[in-house]
Amino acid sequence: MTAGFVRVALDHPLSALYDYRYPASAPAPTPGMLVRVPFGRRDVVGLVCEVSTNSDVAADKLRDVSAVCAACPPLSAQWLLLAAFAAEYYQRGLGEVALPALPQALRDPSRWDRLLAPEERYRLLPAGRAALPEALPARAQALRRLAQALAETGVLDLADAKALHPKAVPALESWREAGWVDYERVEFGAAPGATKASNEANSEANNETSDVDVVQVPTLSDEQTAAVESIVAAHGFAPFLLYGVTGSGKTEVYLRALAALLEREPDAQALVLVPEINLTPQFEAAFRTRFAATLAADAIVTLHSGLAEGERARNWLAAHVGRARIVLGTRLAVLASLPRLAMLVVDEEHDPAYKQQEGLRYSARDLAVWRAKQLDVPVVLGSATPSLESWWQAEQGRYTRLTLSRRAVADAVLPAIRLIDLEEERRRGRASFEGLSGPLVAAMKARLERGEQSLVFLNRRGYAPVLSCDACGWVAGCPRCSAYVVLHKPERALRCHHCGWESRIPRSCPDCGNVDIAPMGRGTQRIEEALASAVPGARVLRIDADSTRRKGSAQALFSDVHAGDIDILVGTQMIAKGHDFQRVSLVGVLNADNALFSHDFRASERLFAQLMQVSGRAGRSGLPGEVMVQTRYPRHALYHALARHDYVGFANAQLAERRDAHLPPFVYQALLRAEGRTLEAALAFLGEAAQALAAIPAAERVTVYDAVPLTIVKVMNVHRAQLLVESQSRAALQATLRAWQPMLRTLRGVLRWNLEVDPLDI
DNA sequence: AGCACGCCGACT
DNA sequence: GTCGGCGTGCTC
Repeated sequence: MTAGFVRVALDHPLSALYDYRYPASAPAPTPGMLVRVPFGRRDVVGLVCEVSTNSDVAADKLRDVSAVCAACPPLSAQWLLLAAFAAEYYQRGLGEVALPALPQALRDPSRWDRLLAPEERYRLLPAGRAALPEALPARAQALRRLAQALAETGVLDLADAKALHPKAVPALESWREAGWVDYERVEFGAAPGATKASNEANSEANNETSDVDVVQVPTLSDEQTAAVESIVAAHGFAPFLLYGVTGSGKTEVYLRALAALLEREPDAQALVLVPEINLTPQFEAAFRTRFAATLAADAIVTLHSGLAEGERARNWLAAHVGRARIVLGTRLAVLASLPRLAMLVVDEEHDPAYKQQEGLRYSARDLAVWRAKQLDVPVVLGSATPSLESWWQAEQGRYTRLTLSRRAVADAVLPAIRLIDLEEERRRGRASFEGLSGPLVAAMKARLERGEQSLVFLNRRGYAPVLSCDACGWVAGCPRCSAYVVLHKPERALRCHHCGWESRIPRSCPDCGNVDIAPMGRGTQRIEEALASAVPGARVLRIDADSTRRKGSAQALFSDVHAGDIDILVGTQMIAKGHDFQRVSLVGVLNADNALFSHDFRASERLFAQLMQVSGRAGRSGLPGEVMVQTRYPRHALYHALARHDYVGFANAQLAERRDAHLPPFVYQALLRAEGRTLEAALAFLGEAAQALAAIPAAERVTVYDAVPLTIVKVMNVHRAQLLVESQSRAALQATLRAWQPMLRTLRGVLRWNLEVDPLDI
C-alpha cells in the first residue's frame, strides 16, 4: 500500500532522479522534503523533487522511502529552482548540487530528531554566576561539575546536564527557584551564538569581539548618502556595482541599506557574502553592534566552513525557517535556504575566493546575482577593484554603478605610492638587505620611531622557494609532484605546497655531496628573519597560512596587530584583505613582478586588485599613508596605474586588450581537465574528447583549443592536462557541453576528468 | 561517488 | 592454493 511515488535527487554524479515508493503512513509528500532512501547497499539522504502517482521504473526495482524528515519544512520551490539552475549551468547533476548545499548534520538521519527538536536548556544568570561557586559543598562533585559546565558557556543543554549528573533536573530546578538560572525552550533552528549575545551574562564575551567596530553611527559622505538612497529606492531586480576606493566606507553603505530594508519589511531576509572566513568576525561584530537595538540577537547568523557541524546546521535552519534576518557568510552561504530573501550583498566581489575550486565549481558572486534576478530583488556588489566582468556589466549599463571616490574618515586620503626601482638601486650600489631595499628599511625605521606600524606584503610563504646546490645544480624537488619543495625554517623541513610531502633538510647535496647547498629566493619566513636585524627593536609578526594553521589563531594574531603590540606585520595575501588597521602608515610590497609575465590572462587583473587592496591598508585612520613597491619594472603600465590609484584606467585598458584578444568577458569559456597516470594518457583523452565535440551540431559556434599540460603537470604522481573550449554564445557553449558529457563518459584511459564552466585559472 | 564483481601477479 | 591490485559496471 503506497500513497504514490517520489522522484528523489541523490548526491551522485548521474543527473537522473531516482523513483521510490512513498509509504501511505507518512505525511503527504511534497517537493523539497528530505527523505532517507536505500541506495545500492547503503542508506542515503535524498531530496524529493517531484511527487507522482506513477513511475516508469520496473516494479521489481523500486524500493521504499525508509524515513521522512517531517519536522524540517520542505525546501521552497524557488530554492529547488536555484539548485536546478546551478546544476544545469555548471554541468552537474541536481543532487550533486542540492545535497552538498545542505549542512552535513541534516544529511545524517540519526541526527534529525535532535537537530529539529526544541532545545531545552538552562541559562546561568548573573546572580547565579556570583552565588553558585559559594553555595555548593566541596564534596558535591557532580553538582560542581554542573555548575562548572554552566559557567563555561553560560548555557547547559538538558541532555548534557543529565549526562553530567543523574539528578540534574531537580538540582537545576532548585537553582531556578533561587534565581540563579533560567530555563528556556528554544525552537529548532535558533542560533545559539546569537541568543548568547542577548544575555547580559555573556556581554563581556561579546565586547571582546567588537574591538574594531565603532559604536556610534558615522555620518555619511554625500557619495555614501547617494549610494544608500539609490539602493533603498530600488525595486525589483536591481544589480548595483558599489565601486568604492579602499577605506571609503562600503560597509557603512551596506549597513544603511540593510537597515532600511529590514525596517521597511519586518519579515525580509538579507544575505551578505564576504570572501573569507577571516573577515566574518569583524563583519559580524559590526552587524551585531549596529542592529543590537532593532533585531533580536538570534536574527543574525553566520554560515561558513569554520563553524562546528551542529552550529552550522542550527544557523542554516534559522535561515531556512526565516528566523535569521541577516545571514553573513562565505561563498557556501549563497546556496542557503532563505525563504524571504529580499537583498543580497557581495563584498569584495572581485575576490577569487568566491569561486569554489573543487566539487561543484560555482561562482558565489554569479549565483548571488542570479538569485537576485530570480527573486526580483536588489543585489549590491562592492569592490575597490571590481572584477572586469562586473565592470563591463556596469560599463554597458546592466549594473548601476555607485561610486565612492574618497576615503570616509576625515583627513584620510589615499596613500602615496612609490615605486622602488631595484635595478637602479643595484646600479647605484645602494645597500639592500635580504631583499629589503634601503628606502624601504629606512621608511620602516621611521615608522618605528613614530610608533606607527608597517606592513610587508610578500605572496610567498615559507623561508625560501628553492633549495639548490651551487656545485652541481641540484634542486630539491618533490618526489610526487613536478614542483620544487619549499624550505620551511622554523619547522626544519622541506615541504611541497602542492601535496604536503615533507622531508628533513639535507645537510649536503644528495647528488654530489657538496655541503654548500643554499636557499634561493625569499618567502615570508625569511623576510621575518631579515626584518629582525634590518629594523632593530621592531616587534615583527608574520601572518600566513603556516602561522595561522591552528584554528582561531588568525583572529588572535590580528588582534595583536590591532592592539598595537606589533610594529611590523609581514605576510601573504591574508593580510591584504579587508582589515581596518588603525596604525598602519606604511606598506611594503616585495617580489610582485613575477605575476606581470604570467601566461594566465587574469594574472595582471589579480595582481592589480591585490596591490590596490594591500595599499589600502595604509593610512586608513588619517595618518599619511605610504606604499613602497619594489620592482624591476617600474615603467610597467600596471605599476603606473597603481601609482595613480587609477583603477578605471587600468580596467578600461584591460578590457580593450581582452576585447582584441577575444578573452572573457567577451567570450565564454569552459575547461575540460583530465588526470591520468601518464601525461600521454591525459592528453590522449583530451584529444579524443576534442574529436567527439566536433560531432556536436551546437559546437559549430564553439572554438576548441589544443590540449595542454597544466603548469604543474604532476601532482601526487598524477599527470594533468586541460582543454579549453570557448564561444561568443553562452547558449551554444552550454548546449555543446550538455551534449558532450555523455560522450566523455564513454571515453577511457584516464583516472578522472571534470568540466569547469567560467574557469578563473587557465 | 561508493561499492561490488572479476580477472591476473606475489606471498603465507 | 589465496590476498589483493584496480578496470568495469550499477545504483530507483
